[in-house]
Amino acid sequence: MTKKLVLIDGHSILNRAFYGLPDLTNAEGLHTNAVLGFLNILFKLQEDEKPDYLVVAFDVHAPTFRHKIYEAYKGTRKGMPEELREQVPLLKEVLTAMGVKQVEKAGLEADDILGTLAKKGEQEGMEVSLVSGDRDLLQIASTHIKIRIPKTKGGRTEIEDYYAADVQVKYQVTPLQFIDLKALMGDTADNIPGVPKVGEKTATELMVTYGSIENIYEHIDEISKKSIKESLAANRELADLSKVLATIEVHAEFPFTWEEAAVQDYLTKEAYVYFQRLAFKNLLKKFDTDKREEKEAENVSFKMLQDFNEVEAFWTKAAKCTPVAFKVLEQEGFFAVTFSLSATEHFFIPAEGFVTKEYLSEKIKMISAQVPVLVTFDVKKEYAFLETDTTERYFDVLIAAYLCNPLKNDYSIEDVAREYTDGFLTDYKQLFEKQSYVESFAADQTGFLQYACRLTAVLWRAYEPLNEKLKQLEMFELFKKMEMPLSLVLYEMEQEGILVRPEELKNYGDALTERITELETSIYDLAGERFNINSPKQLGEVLFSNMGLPGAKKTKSGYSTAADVLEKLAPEYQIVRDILEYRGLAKLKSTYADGLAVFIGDDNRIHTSFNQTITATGRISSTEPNLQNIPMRMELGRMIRKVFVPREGYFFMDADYSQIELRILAHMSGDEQLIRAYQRGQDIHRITASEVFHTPFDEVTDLQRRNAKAVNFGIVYGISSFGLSQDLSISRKEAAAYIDQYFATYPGVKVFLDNCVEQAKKTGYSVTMFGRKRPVPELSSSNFMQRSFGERIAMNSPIQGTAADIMKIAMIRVQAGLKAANCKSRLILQIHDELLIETAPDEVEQVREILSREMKQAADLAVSLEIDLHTGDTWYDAK
DNA sequence: GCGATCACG
DNA sequence: ACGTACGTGATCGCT
Repeated sequence: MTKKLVLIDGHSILNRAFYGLPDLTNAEGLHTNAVLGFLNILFKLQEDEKPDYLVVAFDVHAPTFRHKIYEAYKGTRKGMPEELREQVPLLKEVLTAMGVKQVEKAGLEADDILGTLAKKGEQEGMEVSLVSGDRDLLQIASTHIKIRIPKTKGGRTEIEDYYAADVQVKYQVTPLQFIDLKALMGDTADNIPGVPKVGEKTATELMVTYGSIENIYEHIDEISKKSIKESLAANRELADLSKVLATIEVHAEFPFTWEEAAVQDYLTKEAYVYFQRLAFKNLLKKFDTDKREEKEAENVSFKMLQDFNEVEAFWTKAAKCTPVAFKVLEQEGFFAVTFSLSATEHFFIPAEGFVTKEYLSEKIKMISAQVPVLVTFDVKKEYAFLETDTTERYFDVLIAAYLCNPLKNDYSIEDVAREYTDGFLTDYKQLFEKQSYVESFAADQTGFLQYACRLTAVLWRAYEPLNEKLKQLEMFELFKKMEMPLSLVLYEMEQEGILVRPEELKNYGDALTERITELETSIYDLAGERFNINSPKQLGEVLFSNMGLPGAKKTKSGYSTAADVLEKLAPEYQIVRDILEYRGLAKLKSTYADGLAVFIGDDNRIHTSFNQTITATGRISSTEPNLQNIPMRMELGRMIRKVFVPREGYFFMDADYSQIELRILAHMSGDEQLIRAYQRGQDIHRITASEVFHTPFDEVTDLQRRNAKAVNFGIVYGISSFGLSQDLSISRKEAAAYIDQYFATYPGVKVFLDNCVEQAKKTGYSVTMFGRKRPVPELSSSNFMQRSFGERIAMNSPIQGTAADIMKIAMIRVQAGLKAANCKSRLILQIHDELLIETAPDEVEQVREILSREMKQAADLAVSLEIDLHTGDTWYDAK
C-alpha cells in the first residue's frame, strides 16, 4: 500500500498559529497561543491524512549556504516578537515529549530539509503532503507532492492544496518556473536591495512568454516597455542571485531514517505533563485514563486501614515520623483521612465501623500536636481537625507554592505535583468524572484509595523542594512568621462570621425594587420601546442607534454604555439620568440585597471566605460573598452597612490605616521632604498641594488639593500622564506638568520609582519591604503597552504589597493581643487597610488599646503609622 | 466561559 | 505611534 508522508514547516506554521490565535498565557506567564495552534494543526493533519511518517523541520539560527553566497542575507526570523520567539524552544520541547520527529541542521533552512524529504519520499513511491505558510515551497509541488497552505479566514483555518497542476492553474507557470516568477518579483529575497521589481502581472506575462529568467534575458530586446527593460538590464546579476537563493535544495544531506519519522502515538506521558503545564484543556481530553499513571517508586505502598487495632497502631508509628503529610477527604456521607509518612508509605483511613469520624478527629488533633512537621494543602480547611495553639509545626504547600508564584491563582495539588515533584497526578474528575466520593469509593475502592494516597504523597514529596525554594527566594521568614500564622487568623474570622439583620436587608431590597420599577417604566416610555436595560448591547443600540444620541464610543462588541460615557449625556437627557439611576439600583439589588441574602446562615451570620493565595501583590481577597466591596462611597449604597450588626449587647469597632500606601512610599523612598510632610501631622494632600504648587498651606484651594490628591494616587498606581489626565479631565500636557512638579518637590520618590522598575527589569520581580516577591514578566514584552503595564506594576506592587504585609502583621498581633487579654471581642473583617472588631461592651477601651497599639506598631517606618478609629452599633455607624 | 459593568481598597 | 491608571469579585447577557 502507498505510504503517506506529512512534512511540516515548523517556524512557518508556528508563525501562522501565533498571529491566528489570541494571546494566551499559562500560569507561569509563558505565552502558549502559537504552540497550541501548532498542535491543533498537527492533530488535525494526523486525523485527516493518517500519515505513516511525519516530520517537522526547523530553520537553525545559524548561517546557511545562502549566507555564503550572499553575505547580507538575513534569513527569515528578523523582527520576531518576543512572545513568539519564546515559544520556539517550547514547541520543540513539546514535540520531543510527544515523540514527533524533528529535523534541523546548521547550514540548511527548513525549506531545504522539506524539499529533500519530499523528493525522497516521492522517489520511494509515497504520497507527500508538505504543510507550510510559505508559497516558495510551491516549486516542490508535483503529482505526488501536495503543498498545503493553511489560511485563517474569519477565525477558522482553511487549507489550500496545490499539486503541480494547481500551481499551473493559479499562477500560469510550472512549479519550477515559480522560482523564476518569484525571483522576478523580488519576493523571495526582499533582503536584497536593488533586485528588479516587476509586478506580478508583468512577471507572469514574461514567464508565460519566455519560460525562464535566462530566456527572458536572451530576448530582452523584444521587451517593449522601456522602464521594465532598463530595470531588468541593470540587474541581471541580482536576478540570477535571487533565483539561486530562492531555489530550494532537494539534495540536502542530513542524518535521517524513515523509522525515526514513523508516526506513533503522540499522546505520551511526557506530552501529558506538558499539556497540563501549558493548560491545553482540549488537548488533555485526547488522553485515555490508562495513559496517565503517576511515576512513582516501585516499592510504594498504599494501605487502607480499617481494622481498629491497626488504626491504633498507626498513630504510634505516625507520631514518630517527620514530615507527615495529611489530608481530610470529606463530603456528605463520606469521611476519610490520608497520611504519608515517607516517600513510599501512604495510608488511607476511612471512617467506618468503630473508626468513627469523631474518633478520627480526636486522633488527628493529637497527632497534629506531636508531629514536628505536618504538611498540608490549604491548611485553613483543615484547622477544624488540628490543634490550633500555634501554627509553627504546620507547612501549607498551597501557601508556599503561592508565595513562590503569586501570579497563578488556582493552585491544585495536581499543579504542585507537576511543578515540585518528578511525577504528576491525574485529577479526580478525569478518574471518577462526576461521581461523589461515596460513589467512587464504592465503585473502585482500590482506585479511590490510590487517588487519595497520591494526594498526600505529592504533598510529602513537595515539602522539601518548596522549603528549599522559599529559603532560596528569601521568603521563608515571610512564610513562617506571617503567612502561616495569618492562615489561622483568617480561619477564626471565617468561623466567627458577621451578624446581619435579614428583615432589614429584605426591606432594603423591596425599597429598591419599587424605585427600579418606576425607572423601568420611565425608560421604556422615553425610549418608545421595551428592551433589556441590563443588556449593554441592547441599551447601546437603543440610545445611540435608535434614538441617535451623540458621543457614541465603541467597545469590542458594540457601543460603550459605561458610566463615564453616560454621565456626559446625563445633563441633556432624562433617559440617560434614569438609566444611570436604574443601573445603580439594579447593582445594589442584585449584588447586595439579593446577593448577600443567600449567604445568611442559620446563625444569622455571613461567613465569607478569605482567600490568602489569590492576589499578585499579597493582599487577601474575600469571596462567597465578597465582604470587601460593600458599598461605601454613595449614601444609598452605604446604607446596606446598617444591616451588618454586632451580636446583642456588643459594639463594632472599626480601625483603618490613614494613607498607609503613601506613608510606605515615604518610608521606602526615604524622600526627606515627603517624610517631613508626614511629620507635620496635617492633611497630607493639602501639604502636597502646598509644596507642589508653591502655595502657603492655608491658601491651598480645593482644586489644588484635589489635584494633589489625584497625583498622590497616581504615584502609588505607577504614574502616567495619560492616566492622571483621564482622572482629572485635563490635558496630558498639564498632567505631565503636575507630575514633573511633584517629582521636583519629592526627588527621592522619583529615584525610588525608577529604581523599582530598574530592579524589576534586572531580577524579573518586584519586592516588598518584607521580602514578598512578584514576578513581572510584562517588563520583557516587546509590546509597548504590555511593557508600560509592567513598569506600573513594578512601581505599584512594592507599595501595595508592603501595605498588605503590614496589615497581615497587624492582624496577627491584634488577634494575639485579644487572646492574651482573654477578650470575648473578635476580629471579624479585614478590608485591606481596615479591621472590624465585634467588641464586648466591657472591653471597648481594651480593644481600642490593642487595635491602636498593634496596628501602629506593626511596622517601624520613617513616618508614623496612624489609624482612624470609630465605634458604632452597625457597620454604617462605625465608619 | 467571557466581556462589560460596577462595587470596594 | 502605540492606548492606561494598581489590586480584587459578583452579576448580567450572550455565545
